Amino acid sequence: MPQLPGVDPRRQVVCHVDVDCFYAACERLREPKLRDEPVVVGMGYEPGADHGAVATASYEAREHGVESAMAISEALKRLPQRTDSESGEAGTGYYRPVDMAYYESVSEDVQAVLDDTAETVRNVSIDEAYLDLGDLAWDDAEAFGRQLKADIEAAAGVVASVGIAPTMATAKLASDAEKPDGLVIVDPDSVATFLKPIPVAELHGVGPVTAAELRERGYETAGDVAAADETALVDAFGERGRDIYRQARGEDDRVVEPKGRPKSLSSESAFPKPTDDGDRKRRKLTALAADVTERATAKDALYRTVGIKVVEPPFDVHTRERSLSGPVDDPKLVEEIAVDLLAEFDDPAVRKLGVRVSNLSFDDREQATLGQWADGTADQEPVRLSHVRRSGETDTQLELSQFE
DNA sequence: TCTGGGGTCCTAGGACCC
DNA sequence: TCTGGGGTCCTAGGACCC
Repeated sequence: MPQLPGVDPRRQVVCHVDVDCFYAACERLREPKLRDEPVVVGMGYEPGADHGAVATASYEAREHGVESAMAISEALKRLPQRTDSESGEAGTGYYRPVDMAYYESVSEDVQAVLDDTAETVRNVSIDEAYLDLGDLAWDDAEAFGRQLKADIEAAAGVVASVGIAPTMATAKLASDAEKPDGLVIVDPDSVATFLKPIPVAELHGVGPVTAAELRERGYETAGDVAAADETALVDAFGERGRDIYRQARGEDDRVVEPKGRPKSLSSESAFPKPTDDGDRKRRKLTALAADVTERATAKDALYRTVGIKVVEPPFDVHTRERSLSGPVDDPKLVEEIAVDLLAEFDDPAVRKLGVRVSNLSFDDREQATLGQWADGTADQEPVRLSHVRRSGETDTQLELSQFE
């Protein structure tokens, strides 16, 4: 059946949910005195210190010029820390370190509502998800959105912004449009009108570099991009240029589906101050390797590639990686390779180090049972992965003991 | 005023194979 | 000895997202 290019025959109804200032909202949940006050949640931040960066700033904190990703030291200049003795003092705010375990628990409450609401949910991050609303009538979309927001607030105690639109990309822009506490419905007939005035920098996949280049070429808004020549954008920006063009026109044939397996796992950490001490570098790298392999093991992940990341001041990022001939779960080997790759960076001062495993494969029962159960051999011969190497073994076989 | 940590995808060159 | 063209894998870097 012939199709017009860019026209999606599946008329989707997509909902994008985004919890407002999620980390700050969580902190307020367990510490009600933070309500309506400026709150800054810092990563790598410790109370009393000034290192780290802003993970989330509440809207009250943003009014003082505190922004996401800003150095805590800078944030403290714009918004001094409030001590309890001076509670309520104007121009000061509360600083809290990131507490992922707690945020995960709040996220699970939100998640439960989403799972009850839609059959297909794609979690993008701890505070963001897409829902496939099937064939919901556009006339019912607003009531649906209101109910969903109310359910989330009742179950989790946080406020979410919601956007409902015919595509994932437009739904995301819709949830952004009236943050915080937003609810924006963009039905198929109003997509073009909705997108037209949106500044290019707000498009998904357009960061500072691309935004500046787009503006240099005279594209200020999604409307400008939508009216552009597609090939010109592809020539200038590669395949991303095509994505931006399509997004600006409301064309997006992605379908909401649950998130798949991770493709890589990494762990990184910064030094309080850059160091050229080789022993310190190796010690940190060893700890990072242990952390990342522990997480891989917990997820039943095997990896075939081991890499490191080295950040030299001011902010020069270097990566090195090495691939093995087959997938392994071997913490000692990861440590050896990581330390070996680091040798090249023995001399220079280093701000930050990271370890990454990639080329992942998974030996969980889901994958293995497919064939097993299909031919009725599930509880007979255990699966043998002769190419797998576990720590403590050399290169021999492994019996998957997870099988019942 | 120099900035955290965990990810994804794309690009480009080189090696290697047919 | 020099020569095409296509494909895949590996590695390093860059841009971006939350």
